[in-house]
Amino acid sequence: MKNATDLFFDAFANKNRFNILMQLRNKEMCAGDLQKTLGVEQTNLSHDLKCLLNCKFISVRKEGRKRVYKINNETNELVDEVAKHVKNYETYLKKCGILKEEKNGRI
Amino acid sequence: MKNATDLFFDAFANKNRFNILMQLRNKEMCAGDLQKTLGVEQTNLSHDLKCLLNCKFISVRKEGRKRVYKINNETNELVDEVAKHVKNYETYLKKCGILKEEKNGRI
DNA sequence: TTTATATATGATAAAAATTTCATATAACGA
DNA sequence: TCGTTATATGAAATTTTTATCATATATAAA
Repeated sequence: MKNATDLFFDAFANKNRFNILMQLRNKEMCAGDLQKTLGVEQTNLSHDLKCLLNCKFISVRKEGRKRVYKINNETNELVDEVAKHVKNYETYLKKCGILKEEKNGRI
Repeated sequence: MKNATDLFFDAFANKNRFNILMQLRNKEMCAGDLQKTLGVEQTNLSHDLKCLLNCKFISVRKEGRKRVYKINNETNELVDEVAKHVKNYETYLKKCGILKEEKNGRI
């Protein structure tokens, strides 16, 4: 059985899911808007939103036939910390050479 | 070409590499001791240490025929933040259901 | 200067993650 | 209640990541 750290990174460090968390920083959005902004498949987005909901990184409320998603404060802060670290180490990350070169990419 | 966030998570969210960073929190260790403590293959450990070095998450100094590794302060702090978040969300992560069930696991 | 220990490298094999596909459900408006 | 929009589900296919293997280098001790 996986431990909590494994599960955490599976949820949080996933390209599409982290992109969602980045979008939701400091603002709420419905699934349709996330889809347009991120340019992802509807079905993938839905899978990913469910995962983030299950982990309680985000919450949701209904508004007509739309679902409006919101990131929680602690997760918002952690996303900020990570973004800061990425910025500080960007130069070295790009020169690493061991990390793979191709992938669809986060925003 | 991958962006910095992709590269960051490739380096940081990797099971073996994060285990190394956890071990190096607040203490220096040589490769051999990391190997014993983590119970990993020598060759995998070496690949992972090189990656962490390239990204400047850790540094190294020679001591006889050993290499002694040290985590940097910023990365140490980020590891702490993540560990805290994992602890806070552990219950939900384990009930997620979407995240995969089997893997070798972080420590 | 040979042997043993400590660590590194690169290619391929194995395992795991992500995407796609086919389809389902839920809410609203005509 | 029928069609349309918005979102969800599960399984299979594809892609990516991680582990293994064979071997190399570097330092020190005998």
